[in-house]
Amino acid sequence: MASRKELKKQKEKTSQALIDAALELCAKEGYASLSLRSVARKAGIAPTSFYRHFREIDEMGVEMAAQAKTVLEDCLTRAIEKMAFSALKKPDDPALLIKAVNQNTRAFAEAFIACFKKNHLLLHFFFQERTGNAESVRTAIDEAWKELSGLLVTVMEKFATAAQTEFADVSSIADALLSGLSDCCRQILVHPETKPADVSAFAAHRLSLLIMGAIAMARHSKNTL
Amino acid sequence: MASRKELKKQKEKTSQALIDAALELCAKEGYASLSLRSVARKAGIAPTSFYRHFREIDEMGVEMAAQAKTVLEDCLTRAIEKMAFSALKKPDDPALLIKAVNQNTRAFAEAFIACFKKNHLLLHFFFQERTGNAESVRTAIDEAWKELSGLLVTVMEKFATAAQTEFADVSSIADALLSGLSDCCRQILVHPETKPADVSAFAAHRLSLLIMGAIAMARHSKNTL
DNA sequence: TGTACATCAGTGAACGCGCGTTCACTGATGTAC
DNA sequence: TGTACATCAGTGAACGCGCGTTCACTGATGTAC
Repeated sequence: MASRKELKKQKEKTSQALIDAALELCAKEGYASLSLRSVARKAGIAPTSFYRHFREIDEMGVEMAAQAKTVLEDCLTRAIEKMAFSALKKPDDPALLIKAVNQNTRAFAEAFIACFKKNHLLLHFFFQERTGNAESVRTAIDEAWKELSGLLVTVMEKFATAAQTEFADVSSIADALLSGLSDCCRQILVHPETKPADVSAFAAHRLSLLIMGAIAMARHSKNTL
Repeated sequence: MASRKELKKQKEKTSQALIDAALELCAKEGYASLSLRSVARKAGIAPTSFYRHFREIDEMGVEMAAQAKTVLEDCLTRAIEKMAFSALKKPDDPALLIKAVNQNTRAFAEAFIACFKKNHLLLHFFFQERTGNAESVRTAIDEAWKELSGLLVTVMEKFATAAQTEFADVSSIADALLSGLSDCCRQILVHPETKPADVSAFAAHRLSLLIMGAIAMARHSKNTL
């Protein structure tokens, strides 16, 4: 019945079952409290079978980080697509600029949170273990973080150009934006009863603060250094 | 020789030795990986003696959070004292305003980081376990966080008044500032080789971004709602 | 076509280990009378 | 002053438990000849 290819697919399925089980346990007990046996138990396989898929827990953790990175790239890309830079191009009236920035961050935040909600366990793991104590996992997350931050760097550069200015330290702005999003994700997990609209508003506000600050600093930086 | 009071002091000393041992282990392995036995071992007492001081590990964790809160209050208070609002009072020239804000955040960040460095294990534990999985500890930290955030709320209100404006959502600004400081602390622990001056600059920049953003949003908010 | 062999996901028994917790004990101190 | 008792930080033996890891095995599949 089952061909070699079907066998390989079946193995892939079990690996994913292990990861899904691990994510659920992570949300309750935390990654550091995972045990090979508890993950295998939750996935419905014998403890020893775990070794057919990963050499150790952290190898699975690294794979989880890779999956989270893919999802986050997707979330960020979708969110970025919702932004409209055209409204930024008349920066004479500060109130209009703020309005345009708010519209952008609001659209971005809504799209991001919507995408995030579909994979919240995975992304919570990602943001949580960025400061965790499993070195190989943390390293994988840090590298992914840099790439995701790079995505935001590109956007912010376009953003600055549209607003007819230039950001001095765009990568630290991107990091601050990502941190802001990370804070929101924590909010969702700790207070799952918060309405999606409120979370989006919270995220949009944080992003607006940072971006407006960056614009203000950039426009007058020549005189302040 | 030892009177009752001296005996009580000796007990206090042992309790603190347990906490200090726990903090060192936290930095290496994380709070979730602490065991009663490993903490007692590191503190140089028998495992069973742990129960003379705390009913369980998390009771010690809550005490650690309380100590961290005290230290953080001290760090924030000292940092706040270094700020000078007077330079904010001539907001006509945006470049001068930015300069004044930067001077304030720089002074604040330097004082905060200097204080932080003396207790970095304790504060790292605090910021790390704010998103941890030990419920009682997380609750204690959350309550402390709110009070610390309240400290910053007061400051930001004064700040706004000095800059002749008013912040709409000052508590979320305070939260963002605290999060920024939390990010810096992480930076220090993950990259201990970073020069203190660079860490201060990093922190000051993050704070400036948020505050400048808040000022920009506040000044023109009437037209944008 | 048939036979022997290789591959490989999954299994169950068994191991030694560190863990949290209990218990009865020690030995120094202060208190009652 | 002396004697009996209470308090209390710290101890060591002992327990049962879940853990990571090893090992030889199963049974389904594909391959060689």
